Amino acid sequence: MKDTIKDIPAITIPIGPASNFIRNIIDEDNRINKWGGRVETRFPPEPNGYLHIGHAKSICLNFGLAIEYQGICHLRFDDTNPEKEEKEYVDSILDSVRWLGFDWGEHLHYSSDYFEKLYEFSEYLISQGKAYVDSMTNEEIRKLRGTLTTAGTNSPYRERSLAENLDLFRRMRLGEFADGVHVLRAKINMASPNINLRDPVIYRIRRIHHHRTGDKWCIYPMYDYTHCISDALENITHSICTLEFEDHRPLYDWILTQLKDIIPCHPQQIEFARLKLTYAVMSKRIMIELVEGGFVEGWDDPRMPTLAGLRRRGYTPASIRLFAERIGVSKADSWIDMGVLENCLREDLNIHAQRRIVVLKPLKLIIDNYPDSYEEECFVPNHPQKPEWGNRVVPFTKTLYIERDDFMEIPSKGYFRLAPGAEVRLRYAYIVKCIKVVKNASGEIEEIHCSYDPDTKSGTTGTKARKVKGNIHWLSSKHAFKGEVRLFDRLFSDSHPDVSDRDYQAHINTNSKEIISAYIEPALSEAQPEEFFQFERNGYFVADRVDMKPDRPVFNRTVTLRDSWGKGT
RNA sequence: UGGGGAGUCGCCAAGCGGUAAGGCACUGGGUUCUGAUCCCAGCAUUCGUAGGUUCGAUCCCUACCUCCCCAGCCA
Repeated sequence: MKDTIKDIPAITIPIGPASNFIRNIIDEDNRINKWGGRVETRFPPEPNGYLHIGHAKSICLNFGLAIEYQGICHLRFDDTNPEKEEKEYVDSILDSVRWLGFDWGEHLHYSSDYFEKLYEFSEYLISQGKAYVDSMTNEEIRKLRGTLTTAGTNSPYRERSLAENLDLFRRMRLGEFADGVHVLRAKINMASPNINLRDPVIYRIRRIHHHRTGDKWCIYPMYDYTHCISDALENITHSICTLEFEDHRPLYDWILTQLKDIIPCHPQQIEFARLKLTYAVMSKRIMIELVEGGFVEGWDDPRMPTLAGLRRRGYTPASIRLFAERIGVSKADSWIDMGVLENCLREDLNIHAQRRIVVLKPLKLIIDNYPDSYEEECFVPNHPQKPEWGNRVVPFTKTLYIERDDFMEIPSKGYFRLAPGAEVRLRYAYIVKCIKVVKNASGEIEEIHCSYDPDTKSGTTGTKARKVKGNIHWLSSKHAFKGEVRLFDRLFSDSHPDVSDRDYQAHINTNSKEIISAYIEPALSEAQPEEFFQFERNGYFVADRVDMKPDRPVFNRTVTLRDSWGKGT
């Protein structure tokens, strides 16, 4: 029942997926035969960091649409800024996309694959009088750009001759100029109310080693120039990106319009609202600070919203895909409650996780009227709704461990677990009654004593004769193994740790990780890394994919069970 | 004060002139040897506000309000 990377179930598109504005656009395009029925999307990460749950929304959208419309989705690394990009990141991104369950087939691309063409197209633009070499400094360019409310001013270099522009640009490529001395700019309109159209820089000189092209280039194209051309070269039909690129769309279209005689394809850019999740941060800057500041133990810390972190936490690819489908796609800025993600997880895990018994915070329970050295077998189903998954045997003896939370000396109203004089069923075994509480010198409860009713064993005819409401889990003290369990909780205690001027560090949940030594069923020590279980009445847990070892079992709490009484978090 | 977007139930989100889908959450009931799961039922006379057009408006028009994004040789 494991859901490892080698055992990824086929991606299924829910029957009658909710309509959204992007599906509507595609349906309309298909209706008017705009692309001949073709749907080709792409997921274009910059390899400068780890993927997070926000990227997952985009991945599921782009790959999901391709699957739904029997199209193709490319994975393209937007690697035009060697200053920040590294191969380590491309590897982790490849791994995460694959883990999520998507297959780019032959369609793995890099913007850097197009550097030569991109260069040729710029010479073409120059020859058409649509681009020029500017020799102002960074600061001068910024000053002449104007402001949000005032127009920009033309650069004194804007009217250079074609020949001079071409010569300068070729020499830029040859490395004749120092970094920053010249840039290539598109010649559009310095007075445009859209700042992106005020002669945007499309090439800069940067002597930096590129993770794929090495030192072949000392000039690198900018995003706006590169992205639309890469899309067009790959015959993308629908170029889906986030809202902040909305006012870059006129530039996207301008560039492809200038190039229409040499690149016939002109994809449609469509923008959607990026994911914002409560109790989480999606900012790369903050994630770096969390890692480097030691607030978490790395990019794959189970509390991180990175896909690597979610994976280690125990999130399944299917749960993340379900989440992406459930939250929908629109252009409205919105916050998704963390609870939605957690419930998608529970939904998937409830169906797929085998049940096991683990006592997290033990309290000794002794059955006074049970024979001293007697042992008997209890048959425990691996899944309550799936008898076909079979049962396993759990030994029962006189001395057990139960959950400390399952006993209250002075029960609060509505509490129906164990208390002095109260009766409760030891799940899959007998009904017991608490007859004595033993405390140590400092008044802490050390053990409790019960009597059991021999006629009530689960599975026997006598079991039906009596009903008790309380039902608690247990483990034989003689047979239980010890295991490390890491109880994770949300990283932030505030629902919006990262809004505008807030100090996210003030909202870090200092109790987001608790490491305990728990009693586990013996078989659990043989769990495989990434194998997940429901620990009955406690939650879903996964064997840590890094630290789990047969002689040192380590489990991460993925998420608690829903609890309408208030035991969980 | 320029430009680009968005405002439909607690949270998402359909709807595209014909009288408010769905999901999640929540509430009530049932099942249950997990206070889990599952099942069943309930849950916007109302669509940011104010006008207007129309037999009829969440959908069209006008004005206003609120929120988000944009002045990297980042993506």
